[in-house]
Amino acid sequence: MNATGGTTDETTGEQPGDEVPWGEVTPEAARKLLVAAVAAFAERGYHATTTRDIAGRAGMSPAALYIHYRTKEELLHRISRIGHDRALAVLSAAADRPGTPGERLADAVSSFVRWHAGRHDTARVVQYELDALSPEHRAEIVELRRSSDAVVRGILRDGVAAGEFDVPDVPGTTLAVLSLCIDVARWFNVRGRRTPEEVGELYADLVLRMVAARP
Amino acid sequence: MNATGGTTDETTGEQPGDEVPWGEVTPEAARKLLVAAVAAFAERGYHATTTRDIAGRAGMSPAALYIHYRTKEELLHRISRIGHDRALAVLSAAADRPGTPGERLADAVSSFVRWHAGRHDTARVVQYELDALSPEHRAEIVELRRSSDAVVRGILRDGVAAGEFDVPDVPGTTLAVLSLCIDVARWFNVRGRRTPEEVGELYADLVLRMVAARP
DNA sequence: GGCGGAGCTAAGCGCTTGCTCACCTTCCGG
DNA sequence: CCGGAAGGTGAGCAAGCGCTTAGCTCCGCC
Repeated sequence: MNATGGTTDETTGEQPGDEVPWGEVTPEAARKLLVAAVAAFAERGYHATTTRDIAGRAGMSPAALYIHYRTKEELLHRISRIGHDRALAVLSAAADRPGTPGERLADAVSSFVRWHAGRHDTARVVQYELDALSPEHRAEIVELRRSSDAVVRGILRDGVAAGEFDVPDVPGTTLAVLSLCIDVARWFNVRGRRTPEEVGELYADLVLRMVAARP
Repeated sequence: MNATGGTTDETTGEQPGDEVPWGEVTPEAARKLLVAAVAAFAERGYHATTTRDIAGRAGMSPAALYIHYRTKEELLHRISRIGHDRALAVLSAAADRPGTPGERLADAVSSFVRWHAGRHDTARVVQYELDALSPEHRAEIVELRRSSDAVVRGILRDGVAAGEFDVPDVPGTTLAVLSLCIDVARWFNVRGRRTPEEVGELYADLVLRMVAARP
C-alpha cells in the first residue's frame, strides 16, 4: 500500500516500542501533511501558520490538504488527540510499574519530561495551542488532561498514605509537578546544553525533594 | 480632556506602590488601546487578534490605533517591555531585601508568582507571545529575561555558599524555579479555587523544599 | 475670532487567508 | 483494453487582514 519501498523513518531515539513517529496516521500523504503541520505549528503557532505553508513543507499543493482533512482545525485536533494520548500513555505506564511511590513518581516525572523534551515540537503544539481548537474538540482534550492529573495525584496520595511523602496540599502539588513537566516543551532547545535524559533526571530529583518526608 | 469626570481605574489589589495598572502609558487613548490589546492578546493570542478587535474593545475606530502605535507589533512590544520590567522589578525587590538566602528565595518566588497569577493576562502575553515580536524586539526582551535568571541564580549561589542550600545543579534548578513560576500565567484561573497569595505561598514552600540542605 | 495642529473616523486599498472546483493523472478489477 | 474511483493540481473566489488617507471636529493661542 505504501508508495515508496524505502523507509523514510527519522530515528528519534525513544523507547523501542515507539516505532515511526506518526505511524498511526495511515494514508502516507496524510502523515506527511501532519508531520509538516506539527513542525509549522511548533515553530510559528497555529494562527500564524498558513495552509500553503503546511502543504509546501509536505511538498504538495495547498488543495491536497483538503483531501485528507476537512479543515485546518481538524488537522490540529488530530495532532492534539494523538499527542495527548501518547503523553498520557507514557505517564501511565511509568505510574503503573511496580515499586515504591517514590520510585514510581521519579519514573513518571522523568518519562514525562523526557517525552516533552524529546518531542518538544509535538508537545508545544499539544500543550500551547489548546485554545485554537473548537469548543467541542477542546473539551475532549481537556478531559484527557484531567487523566494526567489523576495519575500524578494518585501517586502522591499513595506516597502520603505510605508515610513516604509529606505533601500538605496534594492537588496544589499535583498542579505544580505537571506544570513543571509541561513547561519543558516551551523552553527546551535541541541545541541547548542538556539532553532530554538529563533534564528528566534533574526534574525527577527536584520533584522527589518537593514531596519527601523530612526524617 | 477625558470625556467623563468619573475615574475609571480598576482597583487590582496589588501593593500600594503599584498605582493604576498601566499608568505610565500617557495619552489616555493610548492607554485604553493598550489595555484592550492586553485583554485581547491574553484571550485569543496575538495572531488571532485583529486590530479591529482591539479598537472595538477600546471603543474606538480601527484607524485610531495607528495614531498612537505604528504597527500592531509595536503595541505588543510596548506591552512586553513594560510587563517584563514590572515582573523583573518585583523579583529584584524581593531578592534585594535583607535576610537569609532561604527568606530571600521564598520572598522572591512568592512575589513573582503573585504577580504572574494576579496579572495573569499581562503575564500570559508577556511570557507566551515572545515569538510574535520582531527579531530586534525579541532580542531586547530576551535580555531582560536573562536578568531574571541572574537574580534567581544569585540567591541559589548565596544559599549554597552559606551551606543553607543543597543544589547540585544551580543553572538547572534556576531554570526549573523560573519555569514553575512563569507557567502559573498559563493555568491560573480567576474563577479557580486559589488566590494569587495562596499559590505564592504554596510555591515558595515547594521551591524551598527543592533546594533545602538535608540535615 | 480666525487658525493650525492634534485626535479621531469612514471608507477603502492591496494583499493574504482558508477553502473550492474543474480537470488531470494513475492504477486496478472485469 | 477500458471504465471509474482515488488522489492530486492550478487557478481562483469570497472574506478578512493590517494599514492608509481624506476629511471632520475640537480647542488653545495670538
